[in-house]
Amino acid sequence: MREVLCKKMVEVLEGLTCEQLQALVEVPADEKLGDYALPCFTLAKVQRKNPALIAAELAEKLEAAKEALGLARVQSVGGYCNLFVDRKGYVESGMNKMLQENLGVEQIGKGKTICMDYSSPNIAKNFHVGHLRTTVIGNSLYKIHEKLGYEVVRINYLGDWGTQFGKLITAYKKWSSKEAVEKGGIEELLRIYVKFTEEAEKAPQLIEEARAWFVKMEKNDEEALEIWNWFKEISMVEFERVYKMLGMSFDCYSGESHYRNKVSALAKELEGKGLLEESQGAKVIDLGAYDMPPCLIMKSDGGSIYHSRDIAALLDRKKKYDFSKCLYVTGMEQTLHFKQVFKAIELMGYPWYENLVHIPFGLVSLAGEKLSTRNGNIVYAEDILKEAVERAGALIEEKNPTLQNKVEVAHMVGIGAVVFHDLYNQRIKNVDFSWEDVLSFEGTTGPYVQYTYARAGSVLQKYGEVSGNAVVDYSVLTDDVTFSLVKTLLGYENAVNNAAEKYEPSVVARYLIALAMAFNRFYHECPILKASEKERQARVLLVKQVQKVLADGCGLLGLECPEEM
RNA sequence: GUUUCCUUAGUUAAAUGGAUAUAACAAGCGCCUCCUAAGCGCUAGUUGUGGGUUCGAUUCCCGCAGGAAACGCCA
Repeated sequence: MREVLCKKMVEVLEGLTCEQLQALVEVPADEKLGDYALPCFTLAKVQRKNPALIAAELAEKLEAAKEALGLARVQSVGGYCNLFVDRKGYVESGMNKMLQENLGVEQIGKGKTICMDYSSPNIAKNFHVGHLRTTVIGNSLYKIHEKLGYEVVRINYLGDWGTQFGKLITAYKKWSSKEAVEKGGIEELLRIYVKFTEEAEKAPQLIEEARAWFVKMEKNDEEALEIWNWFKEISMVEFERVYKMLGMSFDCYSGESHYRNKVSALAKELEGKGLLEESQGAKVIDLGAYDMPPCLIMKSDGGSIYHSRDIAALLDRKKKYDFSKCLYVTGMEQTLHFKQVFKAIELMGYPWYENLVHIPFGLVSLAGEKLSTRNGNIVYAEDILKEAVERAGALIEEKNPTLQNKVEVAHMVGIGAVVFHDLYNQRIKNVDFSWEDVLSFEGTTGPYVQYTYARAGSVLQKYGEVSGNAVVDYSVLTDDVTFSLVKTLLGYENAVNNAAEKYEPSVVARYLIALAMAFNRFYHECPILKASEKERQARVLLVKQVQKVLADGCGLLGLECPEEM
């Protein structure tokens, strides 16, 4: 809408290019001021004229051509030239856009492939609140890009390789048994891992033992791999349970272990390119010239390490998918790691290093303390999800006991609350986990949006049949409250684009809250029950579109909307 | 020690360099003979600190303070 307006305005305002106008035109913070505004301060500087004077001149020209521009009124106020659109025309073209395929969202990603690396939990460890963040954020970014037409490959790059498994095998041999692991599952693995860490502080030779086991793994030692594989299976069962609850899946589970054999070839390539150096017995890429510590490629015992496995994985992904971008959704604490990895790709001479993006998010803490299995300062994802579903169920019993599919709805609402809560704020912010916040179902929450959807559905169910091929009279939708809802509705495409550009699902979450709020205001002030036939038709059409966008937007975050709740 | 990130109502957070800084929760008041009160309306309350750039700074730059994190054989 804005673009069209700018194009038309160029014809009226000589001396200004379309690009200039595009950059200049903004939406005022307060909608009472106008639908669009043209601040004249930068023009004032160039033209050396009073901005108020320029605004007045522009207003005069635009006012004279207002019909052609689709404007109702132009007003100059203190250096701003404020534009009020002709509401009927605006609503009509806006609603037509919303009725198009894909809710008017242009498929700007058609023909492009994006690889996304997210969730990627470490096996033999519990799936906790921290993992929930990468999983939920990653899933949402996948949906958002898919909406824009991109082909997205969802990669769960499991943390299933490394010295930690040497530690685990050592600990298993010393302090556990087949029976104990079979019985205790991941809890037992966690117990012995913690014990290892504690014991190793007293007896450092344990670390050597662990490294030796890892070297065996890398040399395909049968016993080592068998134990490792067993541990991996135990972990996967747990992870799948969480993914199922969240309704999420991946296109491939290619973990670190996948690239264990590729590191020697990588080392050779680096050697050939003159990038590899020997340092303290290990092989590294010196990044001193870029103010970074060296990037470790091969440990002194010849073993691979996460840097080298990440680089190998990246080379493989490029070959396999020819991605236009590869995104990594991980904690902020890994920023340096990815800077090093991307720099290595650049130094190897691959121009696509520019298409590698690390998408960091803030750390989760509990009661202000770092999460720690050792100190019991931890919350598991599964427990949160279960608790939320239970809570939602209790609320249904209280508020709508006759609801048909209580179990499904409780699931949607409970999970929705948790997922939405994780996506509502900018991902970079640190989060101190709070049961109270996560389990809130009022205010700016997932259930609020879901409730609004259900409410809209309820209206449609009762008054939704619109007679025949009646022509809708859009002049009915021009009062302040309704018009404000229409404007918000039309912001959907912009929200999706913004979210993708910034890799920020919170943009969509906040958009949905704004839309739900605008709808609820409309719901109270513009009843369909008491409306005339003409009003009813137009309002029903609007409610339908709002409902579609609410559900679509929720889908982009990973929320499902119940028809009734 | 070096580097990175964060700091906005009581709390949690918004704000492509623009107009009177915006919501939610918590607090107080009001609204179910009226399409779902998981809702709506009203009241009160905010940019850590010192400079700089700018017509204009919550936003950009430089100090300072407070919080968090990373800094080679863990991932």
